[in-house]
Amino acid sequence: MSDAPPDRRPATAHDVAKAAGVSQSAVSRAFTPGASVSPATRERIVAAARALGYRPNLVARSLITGRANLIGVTVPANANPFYHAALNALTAAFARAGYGVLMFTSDPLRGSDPVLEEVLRYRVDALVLISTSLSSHFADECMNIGLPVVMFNRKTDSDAASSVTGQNREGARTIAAFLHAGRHKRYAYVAGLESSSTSRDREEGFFETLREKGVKAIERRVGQYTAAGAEEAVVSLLSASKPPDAIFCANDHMALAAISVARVRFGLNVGEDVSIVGFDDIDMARWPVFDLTTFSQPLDDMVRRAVAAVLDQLNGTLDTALHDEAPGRLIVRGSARKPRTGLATADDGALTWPMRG
Amino acid sequence: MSDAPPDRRPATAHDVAKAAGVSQSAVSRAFTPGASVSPATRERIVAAARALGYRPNLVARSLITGRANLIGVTVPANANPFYHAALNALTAAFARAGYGVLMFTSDPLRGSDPVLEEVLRYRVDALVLISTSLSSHFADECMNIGLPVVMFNRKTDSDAASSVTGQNREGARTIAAFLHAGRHKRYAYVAGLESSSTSRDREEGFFETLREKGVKAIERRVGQYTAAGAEEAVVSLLSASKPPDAIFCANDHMALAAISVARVRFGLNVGEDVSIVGFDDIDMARWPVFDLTTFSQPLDDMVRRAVAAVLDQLNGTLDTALHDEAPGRLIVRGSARKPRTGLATADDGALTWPMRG
DNA sequence: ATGAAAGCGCTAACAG
DNA sequence: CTGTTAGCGCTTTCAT
Repeated sequence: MSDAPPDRRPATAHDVAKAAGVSQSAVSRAFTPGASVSPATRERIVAAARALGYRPNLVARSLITGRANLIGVTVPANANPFYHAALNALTAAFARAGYGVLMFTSDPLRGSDPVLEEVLRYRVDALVLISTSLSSHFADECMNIGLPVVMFNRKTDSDAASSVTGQNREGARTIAAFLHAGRHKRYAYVAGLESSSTSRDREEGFFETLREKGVKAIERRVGQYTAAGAEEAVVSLLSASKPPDAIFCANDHMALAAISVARVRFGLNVGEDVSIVGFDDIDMARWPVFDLTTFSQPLDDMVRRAVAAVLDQLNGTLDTALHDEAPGRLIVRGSARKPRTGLATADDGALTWPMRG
Repeated sequence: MSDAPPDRRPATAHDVAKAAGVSQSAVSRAFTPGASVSPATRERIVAAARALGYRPNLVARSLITGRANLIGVTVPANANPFYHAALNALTAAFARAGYGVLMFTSDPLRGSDPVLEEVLRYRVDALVLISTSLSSHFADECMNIGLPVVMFNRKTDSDAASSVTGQNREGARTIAAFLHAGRHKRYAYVAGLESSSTSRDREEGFFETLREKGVKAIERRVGQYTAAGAEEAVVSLLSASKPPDAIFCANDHMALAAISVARVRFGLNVGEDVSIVGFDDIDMARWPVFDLTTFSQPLDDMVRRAVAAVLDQLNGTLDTALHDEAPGRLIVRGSARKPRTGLATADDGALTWPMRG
């Protein structure tokens, strides 16, 4: 009376073997790239497989090979276009390399260990942590079980995990020099998370260079890498009796929120009354309403390096942890007052400010 | 001379059993929530497990149970904060329900079948497609193998897949009525993708209501759901000799890009010279620079419904596909001229415009 | 080039 | 409550 049973078990290699009149191992070979099967049998097998809707079961394969063909990727739960662009690009790149991405969200405040503990149960082949910190305890454990770990846009001191970052310190130094050359008087830094090596490195580079230039007092707020946090920080900064005229936000996402608040809530002309600079060069940075001056982190390049690091470790090509820094550059737009000299147009038409040029 | 071998195989239940002096199945029980083990033995087993760094192998479990504890989720490759917020929320919600999320990116232009074919190889328990279309062929195939499919923010005609969307048609009708009550003269719609049921439903609702109000000519452009596409569409629209004074963009992401261009490239005062309305109510919509009037899609509610739909289908509680519409409301902000009457403040303080109020 | 057989690490009846 | 026994669907020797 009813249609075909909707819950019939998927076809197995055994079913296909029977249908094609071959052994089950022949079926396995037919679906294994470099295996030795005669074209004739392979064809018969493929035909039978198609007829039965057969799809090799990756779970069974994983059990034998010990590799699930899965990369665990964690990404902070809060919204940040840079993280998501990275996640998308990593997922696409790993798919091309034949790996699936098992995604998890990490709570920036609770630490990533509990999440990672979950991820390991899936027998992932490697771990990529996007802007997520790693306890040295956990890093060591991963090293012990031979699990490659690559931190993306973050670092650890431990040599148990590799990392791919932008030029945090150098970029921040460039930004400081750029703002100083732009004749700014009062500086402020809006940090991300205190626990973030990236935020700390950018802070150090920024402060270092400004100090070298003779700037003594630099304001500082913590924006937690969130829009709300950045808004609050900027309100606090700009409400002061002597507000800063140059604000460096630890990333673009916060910088965009900062521009929004400075312009609308304080009626300031961003780029003249106050300069705001970010870090990342996300897509929205170039939107006309923002036109953000920022130090770029080349996403595709960083993803390429991260995927290569994972694959090399998987192949055993890379035995020691590497700390890779993808080169960026200062993209000069309208959100910060420009220096009178030193600006240059790059090959791709972008206006930059080469630090030593 | 060297440290512990870094590539020793992970401990198995068998190893733990030997160490604890019990059978291997006892170990299995000790790690299965409702199984019958005496507290004493369980304790011994857990101790041995900890000592050996044992972690139950989910792959082996999956092979037996036939359920990988994995939900396949695809998300469009292009940047859109709404998709990513959805992905994050879905991932967190499924993690709470004990499922991992296997993420894939779908190329909006190439169709999702090849990607889904990949996903199925992992023996996922269900599929969630975020803003991705589904061929009816594939939907049928999933139905045949008993795989629950839930489309998020999209629909199919086929009853083979469930869907969770916002009130696309009603929302768009409300927007049309709102703009008409705001005494606008010339209307335009910026569509997303032609292949998107969501964009089509919004378009239909918008056009329908405007026609009912006696509006004849309505401009139309296609923004492909991308910022660049929306910018181009708006430039084209506003460059006309008689440009529209009311633009409805199929989603917030395009609406924000539209505001950016209208304000900076055309020097228009958005909300006075030209009204721009979106759909979604993403976080950035409330940013002071945008202050976007938009029809909300309640993300948490939609995610709750989607997860429930998946879980119910997995339990067999839900046998027929459901098409769930999460109720939204028009959030009135400053990017569109307001009608003189009909505005109301909701319980949570948001300014809304109840269509029939 | 092909088949037979032995597991991968675990769960799920079954006995006891 | 606990141990024994079969497999889950596939890859991988090892023969042939």
